[in-house]
Amino acid sequence: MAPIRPKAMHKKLSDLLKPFRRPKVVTRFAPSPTGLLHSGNYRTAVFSYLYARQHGGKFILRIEDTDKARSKKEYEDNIFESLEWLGLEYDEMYRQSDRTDIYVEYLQKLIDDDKAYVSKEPAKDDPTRTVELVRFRNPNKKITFTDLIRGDIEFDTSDLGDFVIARSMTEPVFHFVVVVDDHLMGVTHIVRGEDHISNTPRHLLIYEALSAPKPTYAHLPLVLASDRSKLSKRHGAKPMTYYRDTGYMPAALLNYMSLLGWNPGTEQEIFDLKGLVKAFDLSKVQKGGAIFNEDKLRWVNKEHLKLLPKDNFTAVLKARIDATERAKELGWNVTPELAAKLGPAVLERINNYGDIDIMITERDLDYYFSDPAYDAESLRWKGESVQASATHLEFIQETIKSISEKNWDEGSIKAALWPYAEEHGRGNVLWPFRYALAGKDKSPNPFTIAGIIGKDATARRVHEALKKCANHADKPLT
RNA sequence: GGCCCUAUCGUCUAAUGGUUAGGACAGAAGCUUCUCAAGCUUUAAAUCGGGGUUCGAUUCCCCGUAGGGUCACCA
Repeated sequence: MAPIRPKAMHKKLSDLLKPFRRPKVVTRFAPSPTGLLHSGNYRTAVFSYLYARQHGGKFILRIEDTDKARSKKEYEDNIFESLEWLGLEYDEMYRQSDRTDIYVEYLQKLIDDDKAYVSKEPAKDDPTRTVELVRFRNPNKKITFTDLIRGDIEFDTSDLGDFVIARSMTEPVFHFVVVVDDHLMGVTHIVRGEDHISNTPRHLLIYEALSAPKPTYAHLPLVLASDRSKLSKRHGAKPMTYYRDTGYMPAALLNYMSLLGWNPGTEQEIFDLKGLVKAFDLSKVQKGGAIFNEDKLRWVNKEHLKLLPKDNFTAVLKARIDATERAKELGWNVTPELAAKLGPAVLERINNYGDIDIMITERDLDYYFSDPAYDAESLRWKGESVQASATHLEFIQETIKSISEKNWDEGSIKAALWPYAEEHGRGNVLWPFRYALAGKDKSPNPFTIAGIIGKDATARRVHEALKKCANHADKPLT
């Protein structure tokens, strides 16, 4: 027999002790996979997660699929996907449909103790059939609990009657399994939506019947639709993955959701995950419901976009453009160099990545890839003639020749042309220049575009504009 | 309807007995390179109503009102 070495023994001992050194805080997110979950659902996950992490605790994901008829695999997958995208990592995952044996055991225990009983009743959907429901023997008493957000709440449970805790011995309902699971999983803090407040007395009664220690509750205010009703699909609530697919950053969603019903007490509004874990405070959570405001989300996303390393944005920009139909059709070649130059001009015009697609459909990127088509009349600045524009374009044509390929950038183009524009009127000079390059009423300024498309393209487009002017007979000014 | 929760600008919110009721988003105006965007500056905008308590109430208490949640063999 090999001698037991002290070190190995020590290790063994710590393993044995592990179950007794439970983290002080254990929270969970317990969605049911009966539909695509929206920001209201995920905000409870965020708060739960934040609270666990800031206390060095454990965060559990539990899929509540006791309703076999409505639960679907695709919805479950969507929960995993959304949580992964948001970056909310869970320490343990359970699925209630895997735990039927446990529930049967506890159900039986309650029946043996006469805390629950089997009740033969006509089936609700089909009165000719008899079912054996399990009902909880309600002690009919007043019950009080302290909510971390709302303070003391009192209920008279006699209003509840002997409520059903299982449809049959193998089909427990939510009220029962949620308590058994939270108890068994060592959940210390139940962070959930306000819509569960009225369920809490039932749950507390079951805890008592099980002689299990009660958890601490924190009932979050609801996230509301714009008409102040509970957020729901009917009211335009979008699944989390919609925001991913629209091109929002997960950090921005996380940031915005955490600001719904909570604030740090300072004027800081932009946080990364780490900062949120540090600053979050459950006791500072608001009591009233909050409307989800996509405008503000867009702003938060923009702030996160601005914090992104430049190369990072450039890479996304290139990938995003490459993926569009228009880029493929027209054979746009987005080189890394071009993407880098394009980056700043695009960044200040978008709030999320999806806006890049919108720019493309609105033809706001075309002029970076090909010469524009437009009418000579468009080159005319307010109250001026096309011929006047031509005069300025001729000066521009000559001037840009003097800028070397090597020095070709926004700054030097502007430096070369600015004094002339000041002298002859900015609009007179800049409008035709910009129109020659972009062929659109709205675009970035001509120096920026010229810097991006390069000297050759700039010279060619100015030359084209001049040709249009030459073929154009000015109508008499009225 | 019973029970429960909530109530500050349009929206998210700060100030919990004494403030010109603050910030942010959205809005308006102005400035900044013509247009757009971005940025900067300025501006408009709120304590649901009525009673108390108090020298003094956004803040504490009561009553209304409004909104929301929940009353399942859904979760």
